[in-house]
Amino acid sequence: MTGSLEKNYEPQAFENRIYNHWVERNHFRAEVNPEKKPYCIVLPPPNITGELHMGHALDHTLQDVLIRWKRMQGFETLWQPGTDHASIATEVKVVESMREEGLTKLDVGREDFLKRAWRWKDEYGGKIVEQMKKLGDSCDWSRERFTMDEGLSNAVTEVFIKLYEKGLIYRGNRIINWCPECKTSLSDAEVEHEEQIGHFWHINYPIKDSDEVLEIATTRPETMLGDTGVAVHPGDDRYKHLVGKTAILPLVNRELPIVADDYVDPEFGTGAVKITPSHDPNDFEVGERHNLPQINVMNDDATINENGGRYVGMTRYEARKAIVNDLEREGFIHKIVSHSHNVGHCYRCDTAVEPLTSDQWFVKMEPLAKPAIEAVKDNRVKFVPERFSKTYIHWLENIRDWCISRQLWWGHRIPAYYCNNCGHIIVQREEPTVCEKCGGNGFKQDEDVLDTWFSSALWPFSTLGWPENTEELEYFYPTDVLVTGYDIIFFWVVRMVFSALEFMGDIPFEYVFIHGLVRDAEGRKMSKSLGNGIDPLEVIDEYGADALRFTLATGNSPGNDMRFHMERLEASRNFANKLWNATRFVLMNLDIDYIDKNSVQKEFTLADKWIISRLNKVVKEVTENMDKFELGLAVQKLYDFIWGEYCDWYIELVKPRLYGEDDDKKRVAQYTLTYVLENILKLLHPFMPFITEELWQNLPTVQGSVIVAQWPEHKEDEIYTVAEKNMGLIMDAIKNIRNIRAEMNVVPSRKAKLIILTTGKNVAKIISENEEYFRTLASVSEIELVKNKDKIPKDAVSAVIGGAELFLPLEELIDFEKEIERLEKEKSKLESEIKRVVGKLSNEGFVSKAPAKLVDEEKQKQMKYEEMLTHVLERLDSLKNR
RNA sequence: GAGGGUAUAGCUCAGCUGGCAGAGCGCUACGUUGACAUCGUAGAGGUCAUUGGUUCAAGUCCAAUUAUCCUCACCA
Repeated sequence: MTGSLEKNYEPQAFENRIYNHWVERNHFRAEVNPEKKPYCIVLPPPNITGELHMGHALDHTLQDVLIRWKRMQGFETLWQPGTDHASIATEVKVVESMREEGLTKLDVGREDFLKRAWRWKDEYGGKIVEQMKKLGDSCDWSRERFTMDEGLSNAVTEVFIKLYEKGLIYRGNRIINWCPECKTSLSDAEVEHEEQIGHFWHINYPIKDSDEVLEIATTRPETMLGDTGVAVHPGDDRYKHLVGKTAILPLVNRELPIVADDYVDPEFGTGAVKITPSHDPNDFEVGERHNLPQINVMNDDATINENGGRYVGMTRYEARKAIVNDLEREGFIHKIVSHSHNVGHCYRCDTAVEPLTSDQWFVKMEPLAKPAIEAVKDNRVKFVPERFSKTYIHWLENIRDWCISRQLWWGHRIPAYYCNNCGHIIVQREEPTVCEKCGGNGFKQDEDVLDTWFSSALWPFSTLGWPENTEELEYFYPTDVLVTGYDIIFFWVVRMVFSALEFMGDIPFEYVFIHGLVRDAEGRKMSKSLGNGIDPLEVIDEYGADALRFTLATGNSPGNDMRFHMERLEASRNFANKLWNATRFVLMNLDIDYIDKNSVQKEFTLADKWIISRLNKVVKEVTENMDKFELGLAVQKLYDFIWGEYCDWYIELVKPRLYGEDDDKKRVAQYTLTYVLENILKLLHPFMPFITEELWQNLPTVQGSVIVAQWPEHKEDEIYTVAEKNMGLIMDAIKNIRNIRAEMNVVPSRKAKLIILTTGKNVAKIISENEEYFRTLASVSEIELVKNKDKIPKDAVSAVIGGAELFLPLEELIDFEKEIERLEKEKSKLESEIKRVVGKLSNEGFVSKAPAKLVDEEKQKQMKYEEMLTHVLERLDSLKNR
């Protein structure tokens, strides 16, 4: 009837089996169930190009902990899974695979390219999902979605059209970030700024019809090919006389109007700025204010185009070199100084981004940002930790319009059609038949697709069926928590909030639970290029998913980065092994499968009451920690309780009863042992789902699966305050005995005798009633309680606890000097404690203002320490005068 | 330029609403006691970055300083 376990914890032996068990029994499945309260988390959809990395492992562990916990608490829990089409990343992969065949995108054309992309997705896109299962993710796989499936694509089109009709999406020629490698535009969020040391070239621009020159300073001389003006500050006396005049662009000989604009900082550089509206965001604005023409001098691969005269065809860096050379030769360079500045790079391929003007689609952000800011400011959406709300608000308050069109094929194609006849734009679901403006009937759809993040922004409601009014949407929305890293706040969290507010009229989630990055042991970011990544799947193979999850959940506080150490993984695995063996011990000593609580309750021993009471407190504390998203604290408490109290003490304490002849006593021990273990397995299950399930199913006293067991509740009637206190006293005494033995190098002998001199009746009673604990845990065979010092042999080592003095008489001569030394140490320790307590109590302020309970505790301590000191002093005296 | 994080044992980090500094690993000394050597017992090791302030009481709250790491930002 009782199962038997292997001696060692071997997760490989059961993790897959347990996962299948859950899936087969539909334990991850969420239904619309009005009888229950819903709890929903949407999984941040991993890219179909992705492989599970440590960042996912952390992110998913936190979500799975929350989901499993809430499931056990009786909520109808939905962890909504899915994947993201990852427009750029996937397109790059498909282009790469075509390159092996010697083909390019243009060779195969749009339609064939998309076929290939879907094929790629079918082949590789599910990989990460399989990896997630290894980690134990309890997602409802029957509801898995993909950002480009029919329903989600429909949602994207709906959103685009609605925003367009509302005037919140527009097409315009604006300056955007261009990646010359990916050959597409990027949003501001997709550009990463890196500090670079470059040069500041001071170039003399001659003034027309004058001998004067205007010295400008630039970090990017190649863009001068697109200069259409020069600007100075209106209040700058040095240049006032030049405003309105014309400068001549060196090498190109274009005439440039000199304008005055507040944007120019007279203190910086020379106070005169060349204006290149097509290749600099600021210049673009200056250009708009002064009606300067835009001259784009670059191709989509950042080589110089036909507007660049003799520099045509060069890369921007070649052009820079050539231009600087030419300027030097012709005497236009005044000086060159070194200068550090920020250069934007593509977040996908790290190529330096080129700002340039282009026709693109934009989302007008201001009207959308406002309610999103409000939602966080008035606490409808709450960040954990709270400080990230600042980051969020600050970003939204300074946001610029969002460039959403991408010059790619893999993604949601923009539902905009251009009339072949008049160029009129019609935005709608299907291709129009007749132009509403000119009556023409030929149309061409916009070639571009949408930013990947445009579809992920809808994830919390599109996955639940929106724009259809589904019962899932009705029941699970708004979702409860979003779990993600701080690096994704701008890309995703922000956009989900404003999209949800706009289209659902409600927040997408109540809490945003933010975690940090998983770094390597040296604190570096894990990255493919550094090759320092630790593969979670390899870790799972070797140590088990539970050990990995435990490691990630422990010692990690919200919002902070963590370093990944293999040593910690080992410690987690050892903990699993400990639990495994504790359960093995229980099973080995369990010869029945049901014990009626009522039949044993009256027979609880001190140890039973103590562990039950402790369990109860742990239940309360752990649940409170979970409620506050303090998962690391919760799991730490479980670790301490399981290892430090249940295993180290309780299991040792029950052994005599288990091995004894008295069946009634045995039953009580068995009951308590299993009762506490069952609760341990439940409490630990969200963190270590596999091992707890495996052990649970080996326990004959329980049915079903722990994944759906009821989360333990705190019970007031299972708090035994006196038992905790008395057990504490006994534990203290036992630790003291062990301590003096270790320090005096006394190996316990079988017939060791313990003499206890008690001063308080109560203490004597507690000790005599629980003598057996001393036998088992302090290795003494006989205990003698005395009230008179005379009975104490001279050759004994001693320890004092509150209310009693413990003596271990020794058969062989002890080292008196060593014992004196030890007691002296004890004495000074006690003296300093007494000094501290007395100091505190003689402080008028403390006694009058501190809580009475605290003052009382201090008084108790004083009495206890003083009594202990007296004993130590007496003992010292007798040793010295022996 | 703005905002933020971090600073606690040799190492990596916990420490919630102020009330005798904790864990893991490492280290030292013991230990073949019928769950576990992936273990047990005991121990050493901290001016909680610095300086002020609030308080009866500060690792914890406030201010400043130093170091370090992020994020954002148009200074050509």
